[in-house]
Amino acid sequence: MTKIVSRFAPSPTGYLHIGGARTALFSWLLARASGGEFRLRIEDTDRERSTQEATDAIIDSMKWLGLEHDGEIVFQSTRVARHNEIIDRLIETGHAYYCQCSKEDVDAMREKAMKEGRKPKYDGTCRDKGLTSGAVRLKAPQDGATGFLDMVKGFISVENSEMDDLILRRSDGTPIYNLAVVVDDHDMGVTNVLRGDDHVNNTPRQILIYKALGWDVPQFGHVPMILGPDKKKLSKRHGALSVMEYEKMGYLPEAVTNYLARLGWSHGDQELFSMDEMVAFFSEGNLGNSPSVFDLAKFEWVNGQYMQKADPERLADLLMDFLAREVGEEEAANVDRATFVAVAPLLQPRAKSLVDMLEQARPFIVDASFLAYDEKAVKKFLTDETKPMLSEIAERIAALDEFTEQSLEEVHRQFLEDKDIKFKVIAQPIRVAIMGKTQSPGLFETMLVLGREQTLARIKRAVEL
RNA sequence: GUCCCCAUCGUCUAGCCUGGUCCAGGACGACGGCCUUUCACGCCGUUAACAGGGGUUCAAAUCCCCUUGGGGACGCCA
Repeated sequence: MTKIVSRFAPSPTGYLHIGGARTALFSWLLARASGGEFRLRIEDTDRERSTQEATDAIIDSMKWLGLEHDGEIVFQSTRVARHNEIIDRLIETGHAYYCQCSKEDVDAMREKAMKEGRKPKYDGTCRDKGLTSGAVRLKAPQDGATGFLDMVKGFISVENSEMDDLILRRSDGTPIYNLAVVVDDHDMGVTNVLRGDDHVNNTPRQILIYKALGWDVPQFGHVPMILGPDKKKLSKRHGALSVMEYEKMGYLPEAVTNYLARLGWSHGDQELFSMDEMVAFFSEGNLGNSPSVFDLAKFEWVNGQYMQKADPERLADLLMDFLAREVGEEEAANVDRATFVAVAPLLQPRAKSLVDMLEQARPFIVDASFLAYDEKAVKKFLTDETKPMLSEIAERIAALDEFTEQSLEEVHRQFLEDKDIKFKVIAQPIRVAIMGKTQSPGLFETMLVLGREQTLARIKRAVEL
């Protein structure tokens, strides 16, 4: 397989959103699958809208997702001289010309064309005027067609007459996106350009520039959009869009990449893929060509799967981070990380996210005196009838030689036998006593993590409620 | 308006290129059940789709055309 050089080229006008992340992922996969290179270019030529924060956010997001890039990051704004050099060459070779039509002139042309039922476009007024200053336009061919074999959509062709003599350089001397992209991709040695669907129309125009320059045209591919549940383009009103928001909500990066990959890509019936598997199985031929709806329910399922598989040590670290974010570093330092390591396995099948896991871990990390009791649960299960039983169980636990899952099981078994009752009768009361609520992991494993002292203290407090 | 793209269960998709093995498979969800000390997990089952219409063919989800529906693009933004 020939080595592919692909790239991701976001403009730093906002955070990296889920759609961009998926495009980046596919592009990354494309390169990695071929043993090639994945480059990152920040298209910051729009000084008004580009910000450093956005640039940082994009880089952080890529890092979090594990989409590491090769080589230095290219900042498009640093390449203006090179872009202009190419534009000058285009003028010298007769592939471009100066234009002094005003905004109003062009608007009028568009309106006229629209009225006549044609595609709005520049009419070529200045084409042969031989002007020596002004904005620069590409002298695009008038007839024939420009086609390309899209990596995901197949052959796409556009009539040249449909295309504008697009602006290459503004009258203020700054180069335009379509020109900059071509020059940068060429200079960076990019062989495959995989980008969002919204660029399909730019592609034939860019090919025209490649041809005017006599450069090899890379392979293009356009990945379909991600839609919201209402089938409209995903936007803020659909909820979280930014990759880092998902991080904040406690989702695992590998779950994000896995879900995103499956949105528009498939490998038979397989649903769960490690990054390595994705790299091994990826082929642009398996990319879907129709837009897909972001389904939070399925995403949560995927995350749940990864939560179950995750290493408790790692989860403990993450839980410490999340806790610190919530209550501050000093406060969080009071919590023993080892507790998280111990609780994680109990919570792994139950937690949909890290935030969820931290929430469920709460009763484990507070002291008995601070345990929150659910009122309804207390009322229902901590009754005059059950309290004496709880006290007795506590006594028996206190008398235990060793505090193990086996001994706990035995002590309860014995208790049930002595009282001739079913476990059901005391299970929920015990649960409420030690956890403060009606749902929790198994009782004995819970007690074990709590430790004898906490278990007894909690039962004592519950009985006195 | 013009151009480009898209169209399989509610959702993500397999199958489509190389027609028959598809009265269409998997997954999420939903529903029902099992397991069970609660909640989850897990397991089992049910529900549910080839947008419509014409062709081509012995045979079409698969090939062709039209219609409809959806999306995107038409900037001296990127």
